[in-house]
Amino acid sequence: MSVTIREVAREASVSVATVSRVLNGKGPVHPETERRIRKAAKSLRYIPHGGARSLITRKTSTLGVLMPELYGEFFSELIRGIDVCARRAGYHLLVSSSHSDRAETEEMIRAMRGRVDGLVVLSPDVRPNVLKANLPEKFPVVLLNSAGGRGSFDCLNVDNFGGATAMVRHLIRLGHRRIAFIQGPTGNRDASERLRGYREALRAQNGGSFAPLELPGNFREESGYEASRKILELKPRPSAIFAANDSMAIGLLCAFQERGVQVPEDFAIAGFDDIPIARYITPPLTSVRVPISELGSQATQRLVEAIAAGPERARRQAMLPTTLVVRASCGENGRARSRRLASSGDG
Amino acid sequence: MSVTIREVAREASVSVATVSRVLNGKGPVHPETERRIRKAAKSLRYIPHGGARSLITRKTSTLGVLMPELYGEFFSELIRGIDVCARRAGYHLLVSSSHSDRAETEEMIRAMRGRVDGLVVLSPDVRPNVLKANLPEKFPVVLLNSAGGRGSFDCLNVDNFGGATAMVRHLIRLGHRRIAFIQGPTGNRDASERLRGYREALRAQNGGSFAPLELPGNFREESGYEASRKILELKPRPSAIFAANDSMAIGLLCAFQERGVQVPEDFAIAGFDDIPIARYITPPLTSVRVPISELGSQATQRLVEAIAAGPERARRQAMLPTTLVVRASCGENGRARSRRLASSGDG
DNA sequence: GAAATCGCTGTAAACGATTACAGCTCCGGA
DNA sequence: TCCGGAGCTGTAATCGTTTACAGCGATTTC
Repeated sequence: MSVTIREVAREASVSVATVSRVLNGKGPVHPETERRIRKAAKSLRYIPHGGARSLITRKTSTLGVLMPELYGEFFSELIRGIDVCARRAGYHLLVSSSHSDRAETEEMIRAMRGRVDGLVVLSPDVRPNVLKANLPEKFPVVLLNSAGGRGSFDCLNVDNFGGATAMVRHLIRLGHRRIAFIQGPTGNRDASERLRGYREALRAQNGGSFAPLELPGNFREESGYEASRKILELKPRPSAIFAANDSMAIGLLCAFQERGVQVPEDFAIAGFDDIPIARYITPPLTSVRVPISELGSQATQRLVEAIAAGPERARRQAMLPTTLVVRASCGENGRARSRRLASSGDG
Repeated sequence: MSVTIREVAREASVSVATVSRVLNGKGPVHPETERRIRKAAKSLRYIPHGGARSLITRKTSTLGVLMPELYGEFFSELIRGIDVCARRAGYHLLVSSSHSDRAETEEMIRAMRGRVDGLVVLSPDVRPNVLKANLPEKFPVVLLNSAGGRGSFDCLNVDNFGGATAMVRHLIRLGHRRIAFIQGPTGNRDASERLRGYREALRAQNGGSFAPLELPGNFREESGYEASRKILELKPRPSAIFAANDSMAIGLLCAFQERGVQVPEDFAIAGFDDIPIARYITPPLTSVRVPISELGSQATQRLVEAIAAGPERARRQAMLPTTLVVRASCGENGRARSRRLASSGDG
């Protein structure tokens, strides 16, 4: 169907080796020969076959990205960070959002063999041993926010625990005593770390004097929206609600607005992630800033290094700090500080 | 480095052909032999090399996606639509956000040769002939919102013009007479079609009685934010502002809120795209709904069909309708209608 | 003047799979 | 006994590249 190096060689009356040499700029070639070859390549509209090339060079110039899904700003930001860094290093991106059942996920991972030079895996629920079982030995992988895998894989984590405790302490400082928490999906490590931070901070403050108020959620807007009903039924009511991520906080905010509940007057609301819209909604959302796109770039950076270093490289773990971002949704001095646009913009 | 089919064959004391037959379920193989081979494959943790396989089968099971960038909800939604459909059809996604200069874009397109079976291109600014020059003859491509390419490529467009005129007419119906427009980036076809719709609708109404009020923009939030200054300086002031996309409308809204300008009391604001957050901001944004994720899936669907149909397929053009979504940001009866959550959820 | 070097080019072996073809064994039917 | 076919398996070509190696004039070096 499409033109190969052989046809270019024939057209220019040389061997394929010489064509390859010219097109890759390797080895000495007579200028006149080179001219003939370039002309032939151009007139035939020759395009090298990447698959064939990578078979022999053992380089695909492609990085695999494995994610649970592609919905929402978090993933879009993350992918962007990965993309920027990958491109800078000369890599393409093979993206795969992983799937409901484990078999499908395994299939995805296996399908990457021979197509990518390394893998970035955001797998709060994909177990590292599933990875290990379905990848060639010593394959370069960087794990994002994953529970285990120490030793076998490079890991990059976000300080979810620290961020959550900081937020709860902030709310306590503002005078809140009954603080509810909307949880993330069970089994998700980010979610469980944030929950742990919430509990820990409450316990430290109260000496366990009253039970934490925990509501179920799944990181989607809808679940925040739905939580509103339960919250309004609670007796006594909490004065602050801390959602395990921004999407749920936004859903909750939306529900409150529809019912005429005032924020921050009736309830203080806080989220987690500081996704870009967080500062655009009304009231702007107090949140914990996670350097999402930086998380992506750093992981990619690490992966690129790991590929370059070869199989005997050392595995590394790192943790990215989170920062409290105070805006108007929790009242107090939030309003003043929220008066900036895109100030903490992300690289 | 990693185990090949040859090693499995040796381990099971058979030829590579038989191993291949077993693993692909083709041809008759003795049950006992099959058992031995499966055992060997498992114990060696054999994973087929996708690149090698696709070289001989001439199928990569991968679709290429070319985009101008990855920032913002529009692209995230679009990719999601593409991903859902691609996965259903058994394809992976090779994503490439295209680049500043044309040379880089060309390089990207060429690099896809031999790695993908087809291409989805969102290229309001990549010229179709650039594509033609850098792709094998008759390569399956679906163009999204692209100007030319009729005949050579399948095209899928969104009714930008119709959406923009509908919005302007809506504003006029609400009583607005001075309607400003924040433009998108020059050279972008979506942007220019929306501008054309704005002008056309104004002209139809006024018989050209006064000049349109057009402000520069680039589809980013910042440019909407910056437009606020110029708008407040206009004399006489417009009563409504129509931004060429939602991001800019949100930036503008944010700027107004900081300055204490009331929406919709002081200005009516409208956007375009109806990205998911549009309904969560305050006031909820009146917009033109573009079925973004559906745009992605339909393009992918078409691409998959085109690949199956082979090189002699017919090229097709299609246009997706847009719909006016009335919310509170333009006042009037918007408030009532905006009282729903995620009602027009996408796929 | 022979040997070594240099510049250029071609031959052929990889890379890791799939698959057409042929060969072998075994069985049943003529 | 011979033949045909079925069932199973192996040999080798193939996909489109890269690259080690060798070959071959022409030039330089001793």
